[in-house]
Amino acid sequence: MSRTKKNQESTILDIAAALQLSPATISRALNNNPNVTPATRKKVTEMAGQLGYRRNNMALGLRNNKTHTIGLIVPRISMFFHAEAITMMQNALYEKGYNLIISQSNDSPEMERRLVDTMYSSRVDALIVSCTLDTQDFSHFDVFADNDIPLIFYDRVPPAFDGALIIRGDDFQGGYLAGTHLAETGCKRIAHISGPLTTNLYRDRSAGFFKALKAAGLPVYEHLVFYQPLTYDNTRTALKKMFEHREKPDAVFTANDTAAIAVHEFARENGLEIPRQLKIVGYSNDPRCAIIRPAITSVEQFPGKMGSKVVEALMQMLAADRETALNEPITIPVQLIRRMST
Amino acid sequence: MSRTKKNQESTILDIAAALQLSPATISRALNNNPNVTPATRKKVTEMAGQLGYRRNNMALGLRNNKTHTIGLIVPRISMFFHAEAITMMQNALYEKGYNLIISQSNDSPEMERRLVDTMYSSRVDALIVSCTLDTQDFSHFDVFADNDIPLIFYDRVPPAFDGALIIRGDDFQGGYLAGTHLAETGCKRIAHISGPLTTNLYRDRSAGFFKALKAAGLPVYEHLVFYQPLTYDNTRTALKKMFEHREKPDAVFTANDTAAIAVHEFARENGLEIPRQLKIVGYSNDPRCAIIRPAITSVEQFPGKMGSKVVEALMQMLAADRETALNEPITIPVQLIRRMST
DNA sequence: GTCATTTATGAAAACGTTTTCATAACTTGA
DNA sequence: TCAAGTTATGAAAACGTTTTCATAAATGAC
Repeated sequence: MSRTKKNQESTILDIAAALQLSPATISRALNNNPNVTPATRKKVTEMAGQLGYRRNNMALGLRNNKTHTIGLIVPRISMFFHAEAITMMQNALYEKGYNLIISQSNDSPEMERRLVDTMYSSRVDALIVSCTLDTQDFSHFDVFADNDIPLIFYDRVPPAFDGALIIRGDDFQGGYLAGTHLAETGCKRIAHISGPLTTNLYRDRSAGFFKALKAAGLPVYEHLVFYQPLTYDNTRTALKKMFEHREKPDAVFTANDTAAIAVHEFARENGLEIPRQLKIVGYSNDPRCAIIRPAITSVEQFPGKMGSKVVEALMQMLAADRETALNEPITIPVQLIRRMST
Repeated sequence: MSRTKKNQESTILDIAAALQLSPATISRALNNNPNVTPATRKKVTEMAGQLGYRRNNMALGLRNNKTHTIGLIVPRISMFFHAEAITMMQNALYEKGYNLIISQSNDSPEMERRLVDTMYSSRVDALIVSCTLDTQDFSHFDVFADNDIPLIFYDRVPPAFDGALIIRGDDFQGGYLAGTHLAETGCKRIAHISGPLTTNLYRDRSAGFFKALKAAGLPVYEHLVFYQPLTYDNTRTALKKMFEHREKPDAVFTANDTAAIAVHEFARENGLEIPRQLKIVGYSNDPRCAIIRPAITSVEQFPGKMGSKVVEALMQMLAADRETALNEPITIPVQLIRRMST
């Protein structure tokens, strides 16, 4: 591990001094500016290499008012959906020469607010956001719209936001597919465990589901519908209540996969045979659904596709002059993945 | 969504002009410098709010040669271990006033090299890295050590690196625990599916495992040991080979959980009863291990703990003057989580 | 060989902060 | 009231680039 200690990070001025040239020429040479002699360019790049020169992005950003950095705020990167989407975005952005600053709100609106401020101070060239489940007030994002900095919401989005682009999965359709599928397999009393209706996701999934039930001529049983944070424990409690009731469900549609897995375990523990006695449909197509036995039917959201769509739209926004674009919301189709649980 | 368009991002000079004060005073007021009159401070903060002022971090970074940004390079954020560790780091760093730039090498050494360069250009205050499986040459990290920028490797680390801190799980002990445990449950022919030996992780896990076998007086069967990328498909192929052999294994220790799950599925498909006919131990304690039935025994690495340790060490490095510190490697203990598969 | 044109280079300003040094304005103690 | 300290403010330089404008050098046309 032999290394030569260089105590100074070298700058464009060092190269200029070493070569008896002006910093302007060095800058031009390094940026492939056409009117600089090939000979000089060669000398410059060689000296740059020799001095271990690397451009200082801070100075560049200050000068050009561009950071080539995109901010991203998600509730949690460990969620399968987000991990996939982020990976796709990051790779695509990197190829375009952009860095991504990822941060997590941990589903806390307060944290989200702070992060938005930090992102603005860092002068990101654009901001991509998937909101907190509880974000009701979206005014902290105004600073981006006000300053014409591209802003994209995806997945968990505000109902509408002037000056931002909205990209989301077709949650209504997802709920509808789930409901229709369960109805077609002959279920009569279909329970529904949804998340809090403060977010678009669950509102739409539920709406689609109910529409499917109605279309199939099935009733909605009040005691079989829950709106609550979709944790493992919450789901267990809900199930316990349901099964204490006289009219027990013969199927459950949960608005995420963690809940679906909770249902699965509950069924196993209580000797309910899946799918004969209880059918299950989850949402998101988390890999865990495919591993558990019997495997769980779920709604695929194509996170990677959503990620590429976000980047694609973003590139357009960055290229376009302010007046164009900021188009209509974009919706990504979903697909029901049938497995053994139904 | 009513907003007032401000076409100019306001600076400290705007505040100064509006208040008939010098930029120096504004800066002081905003930074809680003690010698500025409370009255002035009040006026300044009020005006700042009114003008929607937010400090420009680029300018700050250029001036102070500090970005308050930490770089992170991991193979893949979707891996459970990394997602957990990152979350912990990010939260801890944020509280200390640092931003985190996360990026993924996708296990490509070439990409890793490019990312290191980008991170350097972005003048991160420190770099945290978990290497590629195939990173053999670590010279691209020299630029950090050369310029005395704190550098921390964790999990997948170089054998040694002058000028960097190394934090890793106790992989040797993990392998040892797995081997001992299987020996104690009475297994005689224990197979081992490991990853490529290019990385410390698998070298150490395997070494620990073999040591345990030796201690228990068990032989190592050549035909039951595999070193290969630990994908689902590779594992299936390896198993097929093993079970075509006359002396079939009665247990498998895989060096990650994806492989363990592949073994699990193979067993089920081939009518091998777990744990009676085949016992399984995985590595990482991925949540999937707990969901599958029978649940898989695995080695817990405490990713969160490793994350906090990284940040803790980093803070020390950032505070210390160059001469102190850059201490000995740190090892995080592991723990065998026993489940139904053994 | 001269003049006009192109081409390569340099000087200097700008981006938005912070900080050193200097100075003006206040206190305080006799 | 005055000298001696404090305290609050300002002026200017610095961080490392890029870019406009100017100019020197080189080329080409006659």
